[in-house]
Amino acid sequence: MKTKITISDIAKELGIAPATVSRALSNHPEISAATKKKVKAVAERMNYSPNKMASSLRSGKTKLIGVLIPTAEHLFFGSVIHGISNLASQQGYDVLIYQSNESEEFEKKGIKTFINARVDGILVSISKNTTDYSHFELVKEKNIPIAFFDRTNDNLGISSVSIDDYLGAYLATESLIKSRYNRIAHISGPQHSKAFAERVRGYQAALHQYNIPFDNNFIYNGDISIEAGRKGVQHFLNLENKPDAIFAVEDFTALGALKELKEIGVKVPEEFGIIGFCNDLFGEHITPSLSTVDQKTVQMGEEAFNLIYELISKKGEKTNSQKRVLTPTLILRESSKKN
Amino acid sequence: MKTKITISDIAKELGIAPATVSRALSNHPEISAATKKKVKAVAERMNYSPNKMASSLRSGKTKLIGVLIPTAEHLFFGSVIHGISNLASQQGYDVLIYQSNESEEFEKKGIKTFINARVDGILVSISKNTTDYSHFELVKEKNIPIAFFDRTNDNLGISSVSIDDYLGAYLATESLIKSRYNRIAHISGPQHSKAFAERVRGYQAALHQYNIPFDNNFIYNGDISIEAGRKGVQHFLNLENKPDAIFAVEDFTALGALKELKEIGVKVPEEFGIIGFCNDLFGEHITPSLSTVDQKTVQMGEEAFNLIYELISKKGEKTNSQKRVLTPTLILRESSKKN
DNA sequence: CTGTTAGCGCCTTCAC
DNA sequence: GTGAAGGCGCTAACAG
Repeated sequence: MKTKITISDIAKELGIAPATVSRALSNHPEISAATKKKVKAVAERMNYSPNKMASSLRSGKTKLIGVLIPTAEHLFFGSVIHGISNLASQQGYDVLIYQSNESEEFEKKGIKTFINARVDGILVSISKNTTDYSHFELVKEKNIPIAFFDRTNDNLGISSVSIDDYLGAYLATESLIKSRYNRIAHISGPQHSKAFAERVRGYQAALHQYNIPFDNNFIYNGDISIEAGRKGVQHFLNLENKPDAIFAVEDFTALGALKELKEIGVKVPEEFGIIGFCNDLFGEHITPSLSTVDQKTVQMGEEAFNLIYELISKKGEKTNSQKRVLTPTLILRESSKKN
Repeated sequence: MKTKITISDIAKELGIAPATVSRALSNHPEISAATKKKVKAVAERMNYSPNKMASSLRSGKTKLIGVLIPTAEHLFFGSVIHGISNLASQQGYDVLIYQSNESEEFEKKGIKTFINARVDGILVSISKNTTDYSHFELVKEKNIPIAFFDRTNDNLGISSVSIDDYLGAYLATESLIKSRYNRIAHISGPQHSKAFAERVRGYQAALHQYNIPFDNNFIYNGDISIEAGRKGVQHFLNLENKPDAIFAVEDFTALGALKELKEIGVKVPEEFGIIGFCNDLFGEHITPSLSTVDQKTVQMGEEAFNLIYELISKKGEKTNSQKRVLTPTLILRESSKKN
């Protein structure tokens, strides 16, 4: 079997011009149905496969989307990629994956890789350790469509898709209030991250809305980790005026809090309520099962693809950057059910 | 800023030939150090980025690896991709991702996509629902290096990387025996899958090794699901001669068994031992924490990349297909600790 | 409706 | 050590 069949081979076989074959295969309207049929039949028979490199080089479009994530080793990003990749396939786009491993250096390499590959668009979730953003500026200068998802930055004039952290936090806190907890504390994440700062704001807004006075001791500056959850609980239980519920910045933090409370002998949810954020897989299966806020990962991926797809279509037109914000969903389970 | 700088632009700038620029940039030995330095400086200054499409078209090598997975929405595959992608980056390969979503049709589309993209090599984890393998035969005919990982098929003469399911099952079962459970049952997965059949074999081998008679009622034909775990427990507890431990084919199955036992009031691990397979993330955090077998996902990805890398290097040479088998690791937690 | 021509950007002979 | 020329496979512009 000859392995490299080109349109010229097909053209020779049929005694027509390569250009005609090209047009027939891409369903050009000015080619007769009869010719198209013949060409396609021969292409099929000869097991022809179009050379995407050649086509891209000539047409200037690669039908490639570069997706830059911190790591594929978190289900969160896998789910987002699931959403991106499925829509991409539908629209005839291929997906190039690059991991930054939370390093600015690798992130820059990823961007360079995408530029060299001449991707039609780039989707990025920014690395935790990125402080210099020149590589994103470069992409903009080169006029390559780019958008952020989840880990965004609003100062670069780059469009983004993210979840409404403020609302999620508000809903989580409100749900604790509605479950008749009335001294609600928060274990927060690093405040230089916009998402985590927003969660603090949402938490405070809910308290305010329900006329619950805000106590500064009720915010413990933690992180996304089991350890931070444990430390938060220890901090809170040392207060004179102890809380009776915690909204944790993330599910693992909530898990740590839960474990600590269990060990100390405080009953969840009867004596103490817990709610997390993320809807990580384990939450459903621990005891008590964890109430949380779902982040719509697959939908985020789909929205991210739609966004970059539009940006690619509108390339050249001057458009303002836009922020697409997804609405999180409350998932109430046992850990916050007081009755 | 001019967005499309080519080697000709650099050549003009320096008053030399494009060919010289090309050679200088790729460190051709016959180019003088002085010229190389000049060329690289100008390339840098002009923000030149090599066009991978053009280079691939000309050289016939794309430095692309196609990775076909059932879904990115399982941490298992994310981890494997993590391993593949990190090594790939190191070796200058880009990674193209395609999801089959467990559909044979999409799997075939993915293969076609990779062929059209002229990837240098293909890595596949076969979809559950694939029964026709002609697309893999096609890849072989086209002489494109291909290898399977995790979900393999031994009848196509295609190399593979997988975990030793037999050994994993043996170790899991043996660990229950050593924990002084003596009536050990197994909830199995669909037996048309080689991996799950191997786990049954490993289970039986361990029983045999320790002179424990094998009871046919002690195998419940289940699946990878919480539901199957629950059903398995119901089946076993209805037997006259009840088991006192279960080796489950997968962690979710083990989880189902655990939940059912808890609800019925059977104490784990005191009265009943449980061990799973997979080392999914949740196992560590449930109560009791789940003993299991780790599948070395990241390592599997790395090994898969190494394999395809070698196949690419040896392309043309006649080589026999090879099976690389990883050694699983036992993770003992609370669910199988009788004391 | 189809053929001819001319590159896309790069690399690789073959010259000198 | 460097330059000139040709072509990888495809498509778009221009003819007819």
